[in-house]
Amino acid sequence: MSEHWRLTDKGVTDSHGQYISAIYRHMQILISAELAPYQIGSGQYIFLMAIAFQQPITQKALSEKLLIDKTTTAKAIAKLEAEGYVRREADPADNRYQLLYLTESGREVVPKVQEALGRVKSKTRKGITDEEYDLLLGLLKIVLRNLSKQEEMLE
Amino acid sequence: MSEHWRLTDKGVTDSHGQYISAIYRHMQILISAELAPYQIGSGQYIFLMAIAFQQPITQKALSEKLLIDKTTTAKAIAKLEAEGYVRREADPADNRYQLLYLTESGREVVPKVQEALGRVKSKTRKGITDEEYDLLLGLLKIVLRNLSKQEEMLE
DNA sequence: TCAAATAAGATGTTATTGCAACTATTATTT
DNA sequence: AAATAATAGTTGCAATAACATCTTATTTGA
Repeated sequence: MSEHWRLTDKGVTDSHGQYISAIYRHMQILISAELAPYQIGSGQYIFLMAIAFQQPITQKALSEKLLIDKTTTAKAIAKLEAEGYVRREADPADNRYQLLYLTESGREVVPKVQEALGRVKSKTRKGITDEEYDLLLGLLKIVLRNLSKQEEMLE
Repeated sequence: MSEHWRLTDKGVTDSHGQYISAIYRHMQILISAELAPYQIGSGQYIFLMAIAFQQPITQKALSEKLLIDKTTTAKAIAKLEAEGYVRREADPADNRYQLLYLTESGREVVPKVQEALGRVKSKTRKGITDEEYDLLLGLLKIVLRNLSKQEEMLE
């Protein structure tokens, strides 16, 4: 009874947070290794893929879509631009916006990045059925929504 | 057909990686805010809790248990020691090992950290039943195991 | 119309994290 | 027993990411 601070295993390890962070860190390492040949880091590929999906797009829109801070977005885009994968163009209608496009080089690298991400995805979801995977995504989506809501409440 | 690089929404957004990283980043923010009063950052609390669970423990054991690089562990422990929550003691049987103990201050803060983590956990798993949560943990566990195996293969 | 407010981005700083390379200590091999 | 291996931990460096603050451009309101 005097050991009120002693913890059960449940309390320490069995919460999604621990798994999420371990998975995140390990995936970062895997993805970095996969994309190293293209000089694309784990902090940039999401932006490259999002631009490939919707072109042109602004940094603001990217930040909101990916739920990433706008300063992080700015720096990631700067790297992608420095590598020659992305091109910036001021929006003629509103000069505050930078419209982002893939360059020729960017269009060439996107399928390779997509394949690399596919490899990582299939490695990591081995042993999980399609039904289970859908379920996993659904639950992760709920967790993420809870977190985003939390953020709105703070504003 | 010339647009072989154009992506479907599935390909870009519907993979666990995106959710994992977004959840990870947002949880880091939430936890940092919750633990700010105790001068404990999002990079330290896991170690504090793991030491509370098993005392004494070495940095090596912490790194393996938490799947975190030993240099990260070293730095986190250094911070916890600087804040006065953790005490280091060379293992008399093998001076390479540092045995880690909670200090009095550490024992006092652990329940508060636990409560804070509990708050974060219940906020983020809102709308998820116990059965679904168990399922989520199970699936995350599989993903993490796949990633750890990947690591072993590289050795 | 012109000042104030708002919006998009950029920059500087800080925290978390991992790799490479290093020190110190213990174990192994010859 | 001395030389070599292996192990635990530390340090320096670089990448990711967020917050605070600043700049520039647009919109709003008086």
